[in-house]
Amino acid sequence: MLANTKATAKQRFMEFLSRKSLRVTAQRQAIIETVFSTDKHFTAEQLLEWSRERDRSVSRATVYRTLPLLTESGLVREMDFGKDCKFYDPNYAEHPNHNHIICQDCEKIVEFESDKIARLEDEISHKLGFAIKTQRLQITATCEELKKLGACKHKSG
Amino acid sequence: MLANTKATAKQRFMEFLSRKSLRVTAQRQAIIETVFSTDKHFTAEQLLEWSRERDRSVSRATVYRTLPLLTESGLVREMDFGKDCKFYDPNYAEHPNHNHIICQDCEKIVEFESDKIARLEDEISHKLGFAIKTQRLQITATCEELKKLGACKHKSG
DNA sequence: ATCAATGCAAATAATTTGCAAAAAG
DNA sequence: CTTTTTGCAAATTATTTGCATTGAT
Repeated sequence: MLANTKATAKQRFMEFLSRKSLRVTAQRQAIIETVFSTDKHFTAEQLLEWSRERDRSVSRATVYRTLPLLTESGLVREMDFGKDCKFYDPNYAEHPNHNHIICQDCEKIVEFESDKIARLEDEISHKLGFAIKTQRLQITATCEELKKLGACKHKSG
Repeated sequence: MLANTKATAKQRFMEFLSRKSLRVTAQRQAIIETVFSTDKHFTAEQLLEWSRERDRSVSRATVYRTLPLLTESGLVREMDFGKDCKFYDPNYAEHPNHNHIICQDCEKIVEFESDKIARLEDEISHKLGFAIKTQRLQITATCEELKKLGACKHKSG
């Protein structure tokens, strides 16, 4: 079997830190491990809570100071789902070009990738004189259950 | 010449208010006229300032209470450009399906429409069991100037 | 008349920041 | 040793809300 040459998200973030001469503290490690051991979207507050389960010494300030590093690295992306606070998506390390479908009522979120859409985006952007750096497609929809039953069985609350 | 049967954005919003038995106050009129006489994206604070130029009695609270009505009507959409506060886009009355390209450095914003992308979105959503309600595509890019010169001549500041 | 809408000022809530102490390289 | 990072608590900032009053229908 060939050696796995693909760096993990955690390793890639460590390299990012090192490239910027930033230090690997215990608190940062707890945060990083939390972020890259889930594929769920999370808020700053959730990240604080989960990180504290690994290391009680993680403070809210450190979480808020680390989040911009994570987004700057490109491995995590800030998401606006129209809620009161921002969510963060850790799946950009694995799937740098994925899109989101958000169910209006049950708030289920499905991620998908589409080369066809990506190609059209490139083509159109180029025609308009731009070179794409990142892209974000969010679709708000209703799911089958909702359409058929008038209410979505996954509805929370 | 045939009569113009297409309702203006302002008229459509008035109908929205009426449908919900909401009242047409002087302050709301100032806000509505402000919103639908520009195609620029604006913040709540800018909307307050501009509306006050039409009617000094418009208060911040009323602006914040009116914005959700505007977005609920579908004629205006809340936009997250990664800034400290939200922007609002009044062009959804005219172009209900448009997308955005944001230049990373000069912050120029270009709007465009694409039936091809819209069709793909529908198709993919349907396959995944969803029916699209709204869609939002934001592309972050660099513009020609930036690519060629290393800095964008439209750069603000 | 009735009930929605207003301004104001106080409240809320997410995020940021100054600072002295602690820790990484 | 030097410089970054930390936690804490205070500060900031966008947005929301309670309330008495005003105004639209």
